[in-house]
Amino acid sequence: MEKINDNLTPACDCSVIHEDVVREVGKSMPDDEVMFNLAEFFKIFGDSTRVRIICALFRSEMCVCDIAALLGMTKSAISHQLRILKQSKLVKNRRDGKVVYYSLDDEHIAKIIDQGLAHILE
Amino acid sequence: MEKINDNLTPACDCSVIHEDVVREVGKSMPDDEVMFNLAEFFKIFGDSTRVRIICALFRSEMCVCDIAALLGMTKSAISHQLRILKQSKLVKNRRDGKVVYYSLDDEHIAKIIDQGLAHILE
DNA sequence: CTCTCAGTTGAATAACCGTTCAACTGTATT
DNA sequence: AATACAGTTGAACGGTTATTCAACTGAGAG
Repeated sequence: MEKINDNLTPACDCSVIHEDVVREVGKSMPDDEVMFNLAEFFKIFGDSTRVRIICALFRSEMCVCDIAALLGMTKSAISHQLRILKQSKLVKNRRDGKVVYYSLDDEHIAKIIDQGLAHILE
Repeated sequence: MEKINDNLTPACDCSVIHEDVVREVGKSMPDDEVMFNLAEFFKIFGDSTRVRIICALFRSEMCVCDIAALLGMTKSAISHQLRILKQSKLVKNRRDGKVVYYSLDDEHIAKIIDQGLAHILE
């Protein structure tokens, strides 16, 4: 009987109290990679500048200058955030001469924002 | 005529290109405080440990030890995150002897998580 | 009372991240 | 060709934050 640490998970500093619960919940948990990607996705909405950009684009397509003026921030700061939003496939852009117009590119955004608002507005 | 900077917003480094768009979008934008609170709310979901805890509690009420074992982390790390989740009114707890059981305390969570999953799973 | 164990807490460390700044690209105008 | 302007980019700075560590609380068991 060499079963040491039978009840412990590697980096965990305690024994399992409800072994059956942990086993069942563990079975139905999504893969760690999915959980990681999910957190990365929500992280996008976890910045007020990005949320405000999304809310603005929710009403109308906009260029970088207009967004910067609307939010009272520099073009650079807005451009950096738009890059993140574009990499996450939440936003798309088109060029017209010198001006680059950004618009939303995902149909889940509205529902997610609405659910978030529903929570903070009690 | 002292109207300098008429077309510029305080901390913005460019002039407004589409004045009408900026004005209209500006009218319909939620207050900055609401946007800030919204970002703070989504920040909660922007950490894989917290998302995994939420997903676990989605299946069953659980104590700190079990969550720590399930996720392969220390009780301390889990306890810190549970405190954040509780302060955000996403989680509640009850005590039974030495054991503290945590469970979900918000009906919007499921919908938000589902929308997030719908996005990352294409 | 004492010991054990579940859980909490605060300080400290390290990693992460948003903004700023300066330099740059590209397009239109003259 | 030269200028002006919209937008991008990379490095650097400062603030935020998740985990670790150690000390602590509190409840049950012997």
